[in-house]
Order: sequence, then structure tokens, then C-alpha cells
Amino acid sequence: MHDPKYLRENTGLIRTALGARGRDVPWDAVQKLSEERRALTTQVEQLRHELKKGSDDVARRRRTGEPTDEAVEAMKRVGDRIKEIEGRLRETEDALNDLALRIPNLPHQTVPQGSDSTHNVEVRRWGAVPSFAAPPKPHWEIGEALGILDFDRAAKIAGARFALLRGAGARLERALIDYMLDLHTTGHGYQEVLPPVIVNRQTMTGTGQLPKFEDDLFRLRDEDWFLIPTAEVPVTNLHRDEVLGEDVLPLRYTAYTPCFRREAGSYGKDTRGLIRLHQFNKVELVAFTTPEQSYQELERLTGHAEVILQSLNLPYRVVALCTGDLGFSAAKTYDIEVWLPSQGQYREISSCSNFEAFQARRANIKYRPARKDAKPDFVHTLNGSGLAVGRTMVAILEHYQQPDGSVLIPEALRPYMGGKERLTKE
RNA sequence: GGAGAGGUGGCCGAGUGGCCGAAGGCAACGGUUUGCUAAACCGUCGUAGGGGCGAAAACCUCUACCGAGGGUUCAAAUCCCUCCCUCUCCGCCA
Repeated sequence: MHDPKYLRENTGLIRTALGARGRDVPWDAVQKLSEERRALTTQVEQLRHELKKGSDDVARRRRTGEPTDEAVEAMKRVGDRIKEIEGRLRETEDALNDLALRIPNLPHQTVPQGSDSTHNVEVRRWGAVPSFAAPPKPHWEIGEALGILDFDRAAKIAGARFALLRGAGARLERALIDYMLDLHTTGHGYQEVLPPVIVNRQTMTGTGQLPKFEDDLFRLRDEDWFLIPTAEVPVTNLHRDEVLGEDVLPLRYTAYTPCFRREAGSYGKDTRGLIRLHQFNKVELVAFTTPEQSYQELERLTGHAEVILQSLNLPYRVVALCTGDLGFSAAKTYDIEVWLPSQGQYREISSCSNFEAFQARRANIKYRPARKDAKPDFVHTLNGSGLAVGRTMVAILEHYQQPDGSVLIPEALRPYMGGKERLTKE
């Protein structure tokens, strides 16, 4: 959400800066409602002032024994008038609020211009793309042959886009979660949290999933509750309606959660395998910083996600999303893409974003600057996957596949696999 | 699920219709005192919106906010209703 005052006074500027990303926004209505709101607010406040004074006068008359009937009658009329204008004000505010919550964040100056993902800019590459003697198999073939992946039974239990892990596959998933959490807590200074994966509407609104993207979420039937699409949602909202001391910033959390996505509109994409599921596991990194620190923090946080891939020896590249590919709430995003041998291309395995004050304003998360005369200000929030666990499993299966059908376990994970060095048929 | 208690400023806590944005205390900040620390004393000490008023800050002023939303009343932290949350007891379940 944008600063309401800035939005009112600079509607045109925001509109221009958003370009194509703001084409759904009814800008004229935003402008009109903004101004209407201010006008009605002024009116109501003046009338309330009148009412206050009048009521004090009634009290004074009662004490001195003067007649009050006339003053009471007059204040009755003022009260009626206030109610009427308040009604209009509320309608205006509701309408404006609903629109304002659907305006995307402004891109940072360093975000490359572009209309879609083809204009994203590769920032760096790490690791060598491997070559295989025979064409590398896709992970689902490897996993099913080993007996560690079972999509048929997952479909029976739940439906399409679900997976069942078995034996060493289940263990590997758990090992990855443990490994990532350990690295981020012990190595990178994040505090681990294990949040609820069901959240309320206000929480979903705080991070920007609602009101615009309700169709992408699973919603519970009898309550106004939603399944989280990412740990970003509960973890960022940890500090909703709080004022943090500057001394606790930057605040860094890591969380493992399952994530749930309806994947509406992605029919036909990645229908096989673990790439795109309704339920998947992710280890998330979340940070709260001062406005001055947030871009430095974005680089750090992205680096923390990269370390996981490096330590697993999986080649990847980092891509800066262009203005047209940027998510709704983000001011700047780096995607980390891992090389998938069977597809012969880099695929997203992490997305690291700085939201600046966009989420903080929605969720009312502030900090009190150390400077004594400074007023509380909104923090900047950031988050990134560190990493998507299922997709890491995909990369491992494909990269470490052997001609005999077995899969080597990356050395870093072996302590988490009871010393096991290789996945073999179960 | 049943019965009861409660939600007030950063924290504790008073306040059952007007003089209450809210006593008092703690914490914090500035100062006096002090060899230093502590204590004592004085002062400051919420957030948001509108206006004065501009590029902005500061300042002044008005309005709102005592869990949320409605209602009663000339006037609501205070009375009524609904909802949310916390706590205690009972039941049930993991």
C-alpha cells in the first residue's frame, strides 16, 4: 500500500512509475475518492467540534440552572448531520481503501525496465552446467524407479499436483529441511520460527496476498481462514501492529512450512513431477530492517539462499526481475534459478525480494529510530526462499543421477541421511 | 461445547455519563545536584488524520483513537447489543 497522502497528491506520478503494472487501476476514481475523503473528513471534524462545544454548553447550563432545551435541540440537529456525513465518509473510505489495496508497489530505480520475463537481467552465474553421456532423465522417472516418489498414489489420496515421498525420499526431504534451517540459524544468524500455516484475512492482507489474489489461495470452508502460500505471510505478520526498537533491527527469521497454492491458471504447466504442486515444503528467510539498510539486506539474504546451492554443488544463476515481471508487493526481486539437466534450462528455486515499506504500511509494522527526536517510521520487509525444498530435491535427483539408476547424495547432506551416500532402489 | 472473569498509553494500573487523551506508578529522555555511580528534585514523555503553512522540518490548532463494530444520549473509556481475543473452572478430544 502506498502512503495515502502521497497517493492523493501524486496519483499521476505513481501511475506513470507503475506503467503497465498499473493498467488495471481505475486512477480517476482513486484521485476522486482521495479528494472526496479529505473534503468529507474536514466537514465531519468541523461539525464534531461544534457538537463538542455545544455539549459543554449544555453541561454548563445545567450547572447554573439555565434552560437547555434550545441548545439540546440544536445539538440534535448537528448530531444528525454528523451521522449523515459520516455515512458518506465511510462509503468513500471503504471504496478508496479497496482500490488502494490493489495498487502494486513501485519498482526501485535499479530494477531493469521491461514488459515480461524475457527482459529480466542475469546478474551472475555459479557452477558449471554438467554434461551427461546419456540424456539425463527427468526427476520423476528417477524417483519412481527408485521407489521414493509415488505420484499415482498421491493422486488417489488427494488429486493431481500432489506428491507422496517414501523411504529415503521422505528422509531426503526432511534432511534438506534440517540442513537448510541449521545453516541459516547457525551460520547466518536467523532465528527459527515454526508458525501456523492457517492464517486469517488480515494477515493475508498485510503481506499483499489479499484482496487481489484470493483465487490463488486455499480457503477454509467454515471460517475466514486461509492456507498460507508461503511462510512469508505468517512470519512477516509476526510483528503486525508493533513498534520495534531500532536496536533489534535487522531482525532475521527463518521458517520451515508447507506451502499451499491453488495454481489456478497454470493448467498444462509443469504437470509432471515435483515442480508445481498444490502442497510443497519451503524454508523461508524473512528480514525486517530500517529503510537505510534494506537494499544491503536484500543482497545478503539472496547470498544466504545461494550458499545452500553452492554447498550442494548445484549450478545456478541469479536474475534481476524486470519491472514487468515484478510481483505485486515487491520493489525489487532477484530470482535464483537452478540448472535442471532434464529440461536443459534454469528454473526458479528461490525468489528474494525487498518490499520496502509496502507490506509494513499494510501490516502497520514500525520501528522507533535510535535518534531521540525521530518519530516511529515503517520498517522495510524482505523475504526469500532459502530454498524451495521440493525443487531442491528435483535438482539433486537430476544432477546426481548415475548411469545405474542410483543417485549420489551430496556430501553436505550425508550427515542428515544417517551417513547414507547413495539412493538405491527400495 | 457449558459457566464465569477480563481487555485502558512502552509496561503496571485508576477511572460507572459532562471539568477524561485519560489519575498515579514504572520505564525512557532532557536538566539540576554529584569526584563517579546511585538517589533525590524539576521538566519532557502516544499514534493518526485535517487545517495554519509552505519543498521540508519545527511549531500552533482542530478531530479521532480506552480490543473491533454498531446502538442509546445534547454528551460515552463509562450504559446497551454483536463480534474478536485472553484468563479460570467443567465437559470433550488430541
